Parts: sequence; structure tokens; C-alpha cells
Amino acid sequence: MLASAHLRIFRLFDALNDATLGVVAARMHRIHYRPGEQIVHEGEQTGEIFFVEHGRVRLACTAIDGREQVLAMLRPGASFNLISAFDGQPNPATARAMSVVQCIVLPADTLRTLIRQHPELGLALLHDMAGQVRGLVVLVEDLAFRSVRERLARQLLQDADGGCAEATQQELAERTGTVREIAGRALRQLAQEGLVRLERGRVVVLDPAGLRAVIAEHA
Amino acid sequence: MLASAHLRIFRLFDALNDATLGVVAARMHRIHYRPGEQIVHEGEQTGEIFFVEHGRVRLACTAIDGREQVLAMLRPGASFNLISAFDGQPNPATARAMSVVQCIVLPADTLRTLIRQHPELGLALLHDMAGQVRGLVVLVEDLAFRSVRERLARQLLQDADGGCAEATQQELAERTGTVREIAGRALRQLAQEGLVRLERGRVVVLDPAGLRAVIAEHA
DNA sequence: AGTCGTCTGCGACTTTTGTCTCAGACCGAT
DNA sequence: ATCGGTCTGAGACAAAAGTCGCAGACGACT
Repeated sequence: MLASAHLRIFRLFDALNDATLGVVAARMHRIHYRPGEQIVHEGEQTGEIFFVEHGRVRLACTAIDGREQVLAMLRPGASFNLISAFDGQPNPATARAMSVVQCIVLPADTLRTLIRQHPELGLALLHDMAGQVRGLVVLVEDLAFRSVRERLARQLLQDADGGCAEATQQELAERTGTVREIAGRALRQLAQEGLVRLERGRVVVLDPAGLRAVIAEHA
Repeated sequence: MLASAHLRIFRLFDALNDATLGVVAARMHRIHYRPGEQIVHEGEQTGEIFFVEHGRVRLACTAIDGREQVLAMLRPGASFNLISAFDGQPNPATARAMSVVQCIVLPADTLRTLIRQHPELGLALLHDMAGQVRGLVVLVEDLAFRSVRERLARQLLQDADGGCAEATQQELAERTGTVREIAGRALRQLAQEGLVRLERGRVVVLDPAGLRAVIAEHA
């Protein structure tokens, strides 16, 4: 059984007291996913809201030819499927577990009634969703204005916790909106310039300042 | 003075009764803008929420080199600056009047207190914002997967109320995320194929079905 | 009617990105 | 140790997008 304490890692619920949260917890259940497993599929409509407890979840949309564009990488504490839950339309993106993932699931109508009782929760969600919009705007700017090289540099900086980004070139390509070969080329060039070192399944960032310069150079 | 009736065109306020709406109306004021005038600037933070009463408003973000990427074209009934209002961060986009525009402005904190009193309003806003997210995801898919030709075809279809799109090639280029020359080329090709006719400041759509075929051809 | 600014047409050229193809390297499992 | 799958390096080529430069056309305004 889920206890209210489990939900405290989600700032969204800060506005609710323990009693209320306990009632909510009773309506939720926990699901586990294996790496690579799809959690929600583009086009389907589940009517449920997911909260990431452990692991990494990738939100991406798929083209007809199979290419994928990553919209966001979610960490514990984040939620997804909100959009579909609030406008009732099919989900615009696919969510996939990129590691062992543990999620908590809440029916959308439970959340709606909860908002009616606790308007603060609605405000928190609006705050949350505003962040999502912001992230998408940044992505649009990236795709519209910047070269693969620049996008890659950004991605590496953002992705490199503790000096190295744990991702294959294929994965980096999808996150930056291009294909493996192009990402590989750009990475090799960055490596030649001494900014990164390439290893199998990871990229070690040697010179963060240099990468930041790459991003700015286009100006 | 603003009357509550003026606010009824915004579905957002459906949940409020006339008395409440009257109180809200007292807090709002109306502003007019000339074509081309900037309403909110990227990076600034106004703490106000705008509702479009009349005219067309363009939301766009600007690159360092001056190129613009249009995020959305707003019609009467739409709102903007919500994101900045709810997370307190600077506005990610510039809003510009593309015609004579009349807006109603509401302080963000008034809206917040209003949501606390009427949670339904929060739900309505969440619904609204979900639509915004959806629009951005579509834009990202467009930029990532489709060619200029295809994006242009989409834009023309979506834009052509009553058979013709009233926009310069420059404007169409910005909406489709490219430059004037490229958009011009693609348009001339579409014209040669008999799908559209080019005129000064407008594009007449001759064959909507043909345009839809253009969008699908890439598959 | 003339002038100015905006809008358009269009060609030559460069750069960037994407496609195709193959070979070698690495890793885990048998 | 060998095998198969995944990951990577790399080159040739094609296509798309962007840049530059310029000329003409149209409209608004004086």
C-alpha cells in the first residue's frame, strides 16, 4: 500500500495535508518498467497521470519513417501525461523507460476532483505545466536557430552530470534531432578540438567552458 | 468601464457567475495596439495576463541574428503571457500585434486569487495550457521531421481562411521557420504545380487537396 | 508623375544535413 | 575462444537549406 510519505517527494502535493494525501495515496498504484519498455504510446489516451519515482523516462514523438525526436528527459519528481489528461485528446508523445523505472499512477478524474477541493494544487500544476511549455519553447528555438554542432554541445553540457554523458551516439542524435552519422561526425570534431573524449556508450566532457563557447560562437 | 459581458467571449470564464465576473472586470483594463507594435518583449516579465479581444497577435521568439520563429498566431478569445505569470520567470516569447489589436489585461495575482476561490477556473486554464503544449509539440514535429515545402503546405492550408492566406513571403518564411528566399522558391514550385497562385502580399490556395497530398508525400 | 520602401523573382554558390554503405571495435553470452 | 549484437568510424554521394547579390514590380505618398 502506498503511504502519503511516498508522495511527499512530489512538490506538487506540498499544498495538501497528510490526511488528504493519505486519501489520495489510496487511489494510486505503483508500476514498474524495464529499460526500453514503453509506458504510454503516442496517440493513445489512458486517462491517467504518471509520476516518476525512480529512473529516467524519455518523452519523444515519432515520425512516420521511425525517426524520433526527444521532447524531454524526466527525472524522479516529474510527471507526465498531464496534457492528455486535461484536454482529453490523445497523447502527443511516447513515454519510454530508459532505465529501471518506478512510477506512481493517478486517475485523471481523481486529480480533477482533488483540484476542485484544493485550488492550490491547480496553481501548482499550472506552475509545473508552465515549465513544460518553457522547455518546449527552448527546444523549438534550438531546432530553428542552431546547428547540430551547437545543439550537441548544449545537450552534452546539460546531460553531463559529473563530467560525462552516459548515452550512445544514437541516443544523443535523437535528443538533438538528427541522425547517428551526423551526431558522430560532430562529436568527432569536438573530440579533435579537445573538448570531449569519446568512449563506448558515453561522452566525457573535458572542457565545459569550451563547449559553452561553441554554443555562443554562432552569434 | 469594462462590463462582465465583455469577458463572456472568453470560455475560460464560463465557470464564473455574472457577479464574480463583474468584480473581475473592475480589475481589468483594455489596451489598444497598432499593427507591428510589440505587446510583450522576450525576456521581460510583466506579471500581467493578456486576452485578445480583436485582431491577430503573433507569438515568436527571436534569434541573436534577428531571425524569428513564430510559435503561434492568436485569434480573439486566446490569451497569452500565462507561462510567465505562473512560474514568475521572464517571458520566453515576444508578442506582436499583426493588425489593429485590442486586448484586455488582468494582473496575474488577481487571477491567482480568483483561482483559489473558483477552482474550476484553474481546471479551465489547465485545459487551455494543455492546448498550448500540444501546439508546440506539433511545431517541434514539424521542424524536426518535415521539409520546408511540407511545412509551407501545412501553413497555407491552416492559414487560408476562405481560399487565400494574407501574408507576405517573409511572414510565411518566419511562420515555417526558414528565410524569405527558400520560402519563395518553394512557393514558386507549388505555383508551377498549379496548387497556389502568388500575388503581392497573399497566396491564393487553388487546390487544397493537392496541398494535403504534398504534406503526406513524404511518408 | 516621380520617388521611396517594400515585396518579389531568380540565379550562382556554399554549407549543412542526410543517406548509403562498409568495416572494425567492443561486449556479453554461450 | 567464438559468435552475434550493438556501437562506432569513416568516406562517397545526394539533397536540402541557406547566403549573396541584384533587378524589377508594385503601391503609397508627395
